[in-house]
Amino acid sequence: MIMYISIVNRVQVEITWEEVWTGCDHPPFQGGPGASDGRLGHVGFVPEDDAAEEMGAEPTLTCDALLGERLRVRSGSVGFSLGTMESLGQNMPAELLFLPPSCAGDPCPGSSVIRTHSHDLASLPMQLTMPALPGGTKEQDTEEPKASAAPRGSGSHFQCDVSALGGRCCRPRFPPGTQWGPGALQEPAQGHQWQLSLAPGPERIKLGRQKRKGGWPKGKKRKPPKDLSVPRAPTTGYVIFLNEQRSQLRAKYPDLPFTEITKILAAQWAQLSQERKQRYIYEADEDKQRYIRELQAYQSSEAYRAFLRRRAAHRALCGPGAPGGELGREDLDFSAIDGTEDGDLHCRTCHQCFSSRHNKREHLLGRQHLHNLTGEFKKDSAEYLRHLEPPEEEEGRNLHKPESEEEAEGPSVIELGALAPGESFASLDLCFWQEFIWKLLKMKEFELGELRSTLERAQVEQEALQRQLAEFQGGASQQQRLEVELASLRTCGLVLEKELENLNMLLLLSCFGLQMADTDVGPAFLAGAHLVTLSQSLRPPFTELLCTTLDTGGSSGQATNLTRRTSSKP
DNA sequence: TCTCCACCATGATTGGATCT
DNA sequence: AGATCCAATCATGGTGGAGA
Repeated sequence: MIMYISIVNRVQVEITWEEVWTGCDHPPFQGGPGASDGRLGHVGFVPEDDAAEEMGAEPTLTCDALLGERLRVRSGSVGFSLGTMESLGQNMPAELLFLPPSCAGDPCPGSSVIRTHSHDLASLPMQLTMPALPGGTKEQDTEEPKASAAPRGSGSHFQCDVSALGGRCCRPRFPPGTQWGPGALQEPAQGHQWQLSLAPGPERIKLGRQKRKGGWPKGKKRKPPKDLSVPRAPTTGYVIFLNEQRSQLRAKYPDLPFTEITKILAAQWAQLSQERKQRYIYEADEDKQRYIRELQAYQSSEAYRAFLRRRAAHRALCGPGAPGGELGREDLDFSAIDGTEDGDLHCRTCHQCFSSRHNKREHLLGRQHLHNLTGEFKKDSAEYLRHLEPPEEEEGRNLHKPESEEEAEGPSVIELGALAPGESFASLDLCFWQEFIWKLLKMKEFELGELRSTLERAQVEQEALQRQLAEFQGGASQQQRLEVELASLRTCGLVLEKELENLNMLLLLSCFGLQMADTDVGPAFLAGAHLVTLSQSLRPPFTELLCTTLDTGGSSGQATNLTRRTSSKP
C-alpha cells in the first residue's frame, strides 16, 4: 500500500491512500508490516522525489515548501511504532488512529484520529481549551485552526494540527490563549488499541469562535415564494464530485461529521489532477446545457407567467423592503418593457447600442433611458387617449364611466392624464412605479387588442392573396405549354437556318454554271428534295417564307410548286 | 459611459437548533 | 409540526464600486 500525505495548509495534513493494503488483512493504521501486536505499524514518509529516497535523505523540507505537495509514504520504511517510538524519525508527520477496545477492523463510532507532525507522544495535545475568537465571523486565515477542527465528542474526528514539518520547528500555531490540558491518553489493555478519551460534557473543547446559536435570526424576513417548477440550477463539477464521494466516505466513516467530510473532499478535489477533474467538469457542462434547455422551456410556459404574477402580488403586499420585494435589477424583466431580447445589446427606446449586457442593464436603469421611456409613455398615453375619446364626446363628460367589466378595469383618461410624469423623477416612489407599470400593462393590453384586430384584417387579406395566387398558378400551366411550343419553334428555326445556308450554297454553285456530270439532276432538283423534307415539319408561315426565299433566290418553279403542294397537305 | 476587479449569492448535502 | 438557518467546501455568474 502507498499512502499519501497531503499538506492542505499550514495547519492541516490529510493522509489518503491508494491500493489495497497487501501486507496484511488489516486496514491501514491498524497493523502493517512490522506490527505484530495489533498496534500501529511502522509508518514513515519520504518525499515524492525518488532520488531523495535512494539517498536516504531525511525530509528536511519546511512546511512552506510542502504546501500543495504530496508526500508518498511507504509502509515499512523509516517510521515509528506507537508502542516504542524508537524508530520514529525526528518530527515525522503521522496520523494515529485510536480504536476503542470493542472495535475491530474499520474505524467505528468511538474511534478517534490524531493528525500531527509531532513525534513526541507525551506532547500530544489531548485536551485543549480555547477562548472564542473575537469577531465571530468566518475565519479568514488558515494560519489559525478552524473551529471545525475542534474535536466534537466521542467518536469524533480529532485533529491536532501542528504547522511545522520536517524537524525544523515544532511550535504549534494556535491562537493566543490556547491552553493545553493534561493528556488523556491511556495505556490500552493487552491486545487492544490505544484509546483517546476526550473531555466530556460542557467542558469539552471549544476551539475558535463561539458556535453561533442556530435557528431563525430575529428580525429576518421570510423569503419570497419560490416557483417550484423552475428548472434546477446547474450543478458545478465540484458539487458532482462532492456528492459522489461523500456517500462513499460516509459509508466508510459513518461517524465523521458532515463538515469534516466536506473538508476532506475539498482537499481531495484540490489535489485531483486535471484529467480526473475533466470527467466532473464534463458532467457539469452537460447539466448546464440541460438547465439552458429547461429554462427556455420554462420561460415560455404558463407556470412562469403565473409565477411572475405571484411575485408581483407578493411585492405589492410586502413592499420594497421585503426580501425579494426590492425592485432588484435582476428581477426587472426589461425585455417585457423595452421590447428587447436576450443577447440584444440595442436599446430600442434610446436607439443606442452597447458592448455588453452589463452595460445595457446599467443603461436601462439610468436616468436617460427613464427619460426616454417616459417620453414614449407620454406619446403612448396621448395615442391611447385619442383612441378612447370618441369624437362626439363632449368636453367635461365623465369619460371613465365603465360600460363593461373589462372597460371598468382599464385605465381612465383622467388617471392617465394625471399619470403623465414631470421632467424629474427624483420624487417618484414605489407607488408611482406600481401604478405606472399597471397602467403600462393596461395600455399594452389595449395595444394587444388592436394588434389582434389588425391580425384578423391581415388574415382576410392573406386569404384574398392566396386566391390570387391559386389563379396565377392555374395560368401557369398554360404558360408552360406555350413555353414548350416556343422551344420547339426555336429548334425549327435553327434547322431552317441551316437548310437555308445549304440552299444558298447550291444557288451559288448554280450561278457559276456547275452541272452534275453524269446525270441531268441539277441543283434545283436537289433543293426541291430538301424542301419537301423540310416542309413536312414546318407550319404554313414558314413554308411560305421558304418558298419566297427560293423564288427570290432564282430557284426553279418546279421546286417551288413541289413544296407548295407538299405543304398544302392537311 | 464603460471596464475592471472584488465581493456576494447560489448550487448540493446532513443534522441539529431555533423560529413561526 | 413544519420551515428555515447554519456549518463546510468550490465553481460560477451576477452585482456594485472605483477609476478611466
